[in-house]
Amino acid sequence: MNYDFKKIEAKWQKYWEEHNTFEAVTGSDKKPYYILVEFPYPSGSGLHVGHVRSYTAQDAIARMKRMQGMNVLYPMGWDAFGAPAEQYAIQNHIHPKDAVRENIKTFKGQMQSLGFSFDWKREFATTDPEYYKWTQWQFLQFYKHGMAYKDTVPVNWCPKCKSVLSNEDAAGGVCERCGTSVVQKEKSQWMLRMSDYSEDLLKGLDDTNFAEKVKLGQINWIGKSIGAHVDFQIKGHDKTFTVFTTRCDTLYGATYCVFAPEHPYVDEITTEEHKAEIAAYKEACTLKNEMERTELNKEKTGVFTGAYAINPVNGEEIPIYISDYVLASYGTGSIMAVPAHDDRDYEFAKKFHLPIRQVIAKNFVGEGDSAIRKDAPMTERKVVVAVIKHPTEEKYLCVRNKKFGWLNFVMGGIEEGEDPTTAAIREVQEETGYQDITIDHEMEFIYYDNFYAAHKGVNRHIEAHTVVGVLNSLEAKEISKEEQDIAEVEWISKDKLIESMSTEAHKYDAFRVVNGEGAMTEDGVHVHSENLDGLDKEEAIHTMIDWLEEHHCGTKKINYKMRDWIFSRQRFWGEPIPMIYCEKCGWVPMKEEDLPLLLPDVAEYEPTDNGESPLAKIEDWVNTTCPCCGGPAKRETDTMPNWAGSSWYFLRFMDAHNDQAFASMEAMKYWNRVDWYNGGMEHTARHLLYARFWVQFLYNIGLVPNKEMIWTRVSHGMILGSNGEKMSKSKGNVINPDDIVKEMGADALRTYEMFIGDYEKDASWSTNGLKGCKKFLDRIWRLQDRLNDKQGYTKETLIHQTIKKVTTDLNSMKYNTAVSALMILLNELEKEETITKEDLRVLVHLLNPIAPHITEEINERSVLGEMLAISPWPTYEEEKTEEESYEMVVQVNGKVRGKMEVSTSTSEDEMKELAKSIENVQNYLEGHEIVKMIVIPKKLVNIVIR
RNA sequence: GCGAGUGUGGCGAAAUUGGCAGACGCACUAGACUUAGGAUCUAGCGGAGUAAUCCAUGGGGGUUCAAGUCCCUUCACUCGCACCA
Repeated sequence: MNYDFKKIEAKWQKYWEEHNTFEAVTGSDKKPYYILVEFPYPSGSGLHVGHVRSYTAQDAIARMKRMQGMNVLYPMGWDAFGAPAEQYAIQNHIHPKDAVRENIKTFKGQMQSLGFSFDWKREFATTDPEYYKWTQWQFLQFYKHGMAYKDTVPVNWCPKCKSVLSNEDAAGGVCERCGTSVVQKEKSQWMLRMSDYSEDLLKGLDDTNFAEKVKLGQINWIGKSIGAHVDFQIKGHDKTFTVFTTRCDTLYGATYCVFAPEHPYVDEITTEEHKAEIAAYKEACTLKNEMERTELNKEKTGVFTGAYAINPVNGEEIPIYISDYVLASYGTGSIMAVPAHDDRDYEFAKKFHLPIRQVIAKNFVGEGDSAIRKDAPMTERKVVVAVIKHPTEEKYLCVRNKKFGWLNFVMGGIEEGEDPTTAAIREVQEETGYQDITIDHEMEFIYYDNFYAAHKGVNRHIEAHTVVGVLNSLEAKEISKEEQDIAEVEWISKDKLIESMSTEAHKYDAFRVVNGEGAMTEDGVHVHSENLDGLDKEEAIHTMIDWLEEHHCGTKKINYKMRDWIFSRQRFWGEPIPMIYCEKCGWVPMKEEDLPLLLPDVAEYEPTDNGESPLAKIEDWVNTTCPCCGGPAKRETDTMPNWAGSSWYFLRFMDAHNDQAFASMEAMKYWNRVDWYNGGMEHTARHLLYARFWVQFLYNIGLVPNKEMIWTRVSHGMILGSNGEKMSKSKGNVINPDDIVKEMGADALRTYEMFIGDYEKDASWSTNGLKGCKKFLDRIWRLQDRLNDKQGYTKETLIHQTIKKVTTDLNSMKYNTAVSALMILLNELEKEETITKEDLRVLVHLLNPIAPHITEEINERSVLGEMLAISPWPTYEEEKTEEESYEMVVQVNGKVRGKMEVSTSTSEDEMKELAKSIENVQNYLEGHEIVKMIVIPKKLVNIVIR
């Protein structure tokens, strides 16, 4: 018996449409449940198989929840503003409006052919005047509450798209759309005060159920850091400048300061003889775009201003440089540099030969064998560690203690009045006999605190100074008998050095020798820092902040990476910003009753060369009257970014056709919030953050019921081409869902995409895998030939298990195992000569959320029962999922040695006896003593023998 | 560099959260039925071995009666962020 899936699918799609089967009724007594997928750009290339994956996944949930008696809102609409739509229109020489209309038609047809249970009555596009009227209205609310303002800011400018780009769109210094290098340009822009919401957006995450990685993305984007502002006097000026630092505890180690080249004080403080050089450097920086600035991060550049800052804690005069490694846009645009404990500062200091001052010392504490002993006295000691390189090979001089076997660098006490270098040379000569040593430099010193020195029988507190040098000649003098008895020389090669060292402190020295010395960025004990000495990082930060506040030269400060939202686009295809400029009154908002401000119909919608929106060319649109004084005025010609319309569309779906408000409070209170929102990982940072900001603002002015309107957010993995690469026309690996629907049917495609693998991970397309799923559906169809007239379930236990498995799997997005559970049920039913209608009914019912057409058809054709879409979801009884017997595994010392079918009711003692009775098990037990037996009920017995 | 994640047969993947590794599917092999089909059914399918068994979840070490799962260490890949002081 064959079937025509095309006819079946068309039949049910028509039925659903005509009967409004999936209409969500606001105010119904049923429990509301709001499932949302990101509405797509109706791009020219049509629906992608990736869309099918997430829409099917959410559709399955929606269909199941409806059958579970919930009032499900599963809407769809169109995010139709924005550059891609405009670009498509320019290329194809049609008006964006027409292009959008065409594309929406295609998309909608494709979606309907896949049988998604959207409530099409709530459909809208962001480009509908009835919708963007409210986007504009909400912008006016931002303006009226002081949240929108105009500012001249350096912006990212794409010379090719002739448009300003947000920081996000210009990520990495290239235009996200066309890949052209972005340049900096000053421009007057509308801004939204998003930075005011930094803390609220961070805290709000606690009231959501977003996936952990989604929350992390948001947290990173907001970029909170707790630190301090520190004020520095400038020598010879009455001005002070402020730096932001998270490590004010290292202030004693500040040896210079750096300003961003754009810092406003630069010209003023630069001394005469440095003016030319500074000007040249600043010029070079404006020419560099951000890409080049970040790419050049291998080599630090900068110029001395000639000016000096005065360190507030010790009055020291330290030079002020400018460098582009300091960003004007973060913090205060100026920093204090602590090269000893910051990698970037270290690099800069090395290059410009600036002093590096250690203020934190690494602190090792004895543990285990080297932990301090109560019965031994505590001694203080200052020692030198000599790291001496072999004259010709990549090896280092070490000594092995004969009594204890320790291997370490040469080490010894520093005598009264001796410096580390002299002490090091003396120690090497005494211990090894080598004479001709050159010490190159001294490394940072470290503490080796509270440890037991076994060779001397005392506890020690050591301050260890490490010097690095080279042995010039292997000639050696005879060393004393005592020294000979203590230790012998070993040369250890560089690659074995770290692992060879016996003590932690020497390992640390070895690590720094092998991997290169740099800034010490780890925590330790403060040194050379007066009142901070001996404190750890946290204590020192608190102490320093108190000190700064007491002396009025600094304060605690929290900084965020997130900046205000640049809201203007010099584009045609966006919501016009409803603001009017009047010479007399300045910027004036349009009257709300005059909204929407429609986009005019024009012949040319390509951007102008000077960066103005194409709207600027339409004089009778631009010229208007001032709503305030009635005089002549001009409209704003910039439009909104496409993030605007998508920042609140999920609210509109709750009340899609309201012409009195963007959505009524009543409707929003009924639906409450989006219960389950699915989208791409690429939108988890920006779109989600914008949408949350938008909602929080509306909440604060009393227009939405909750501060967070989205509860769960999940993201799907991509569908890749069969070669494992991203689908693209140029790679020729694109799969068009239309072709699949035609060849195999929507149900097969849906089932395959659910079965393809972990929903949150990327998956490669496989046509063979798809065929397998088609075969699965065909086999279910053929089950209709085996129906008998009996009642009840043929495989009762398995059916109850399957109901349980499919229900829980769908709820936790484990679609692949839900499908596999149904395959197992099918395999078992096929083994029966005949099956009951109830058997088949439960199988098609459970599969219905994933493959809705064929299951509905089978149900109707074989008269199994009421239409699935309106029937209650199958339920299971927990006790009926339990097997009566199971295969008990018997292990001996953890290895399987036997198996036995036993009843579920078998007691633990019985299990033990049965286990021992197995012949093969007895072979293993013979001649051994049973130490213990571990019994895991309903699973296994493990016999531990000796 | 920092952060997150992944690593299991020829392939996509499962594994009740510490209890028989590889469910389910694909591909493959053999057979059946057939008059050719991209159909269906049966059996097999991680590696070695005639077998009993042994070896296998990127590598190394550890905890445990028992480790894909927990701990330490190391490698590889992917994705975010990237001079954020």
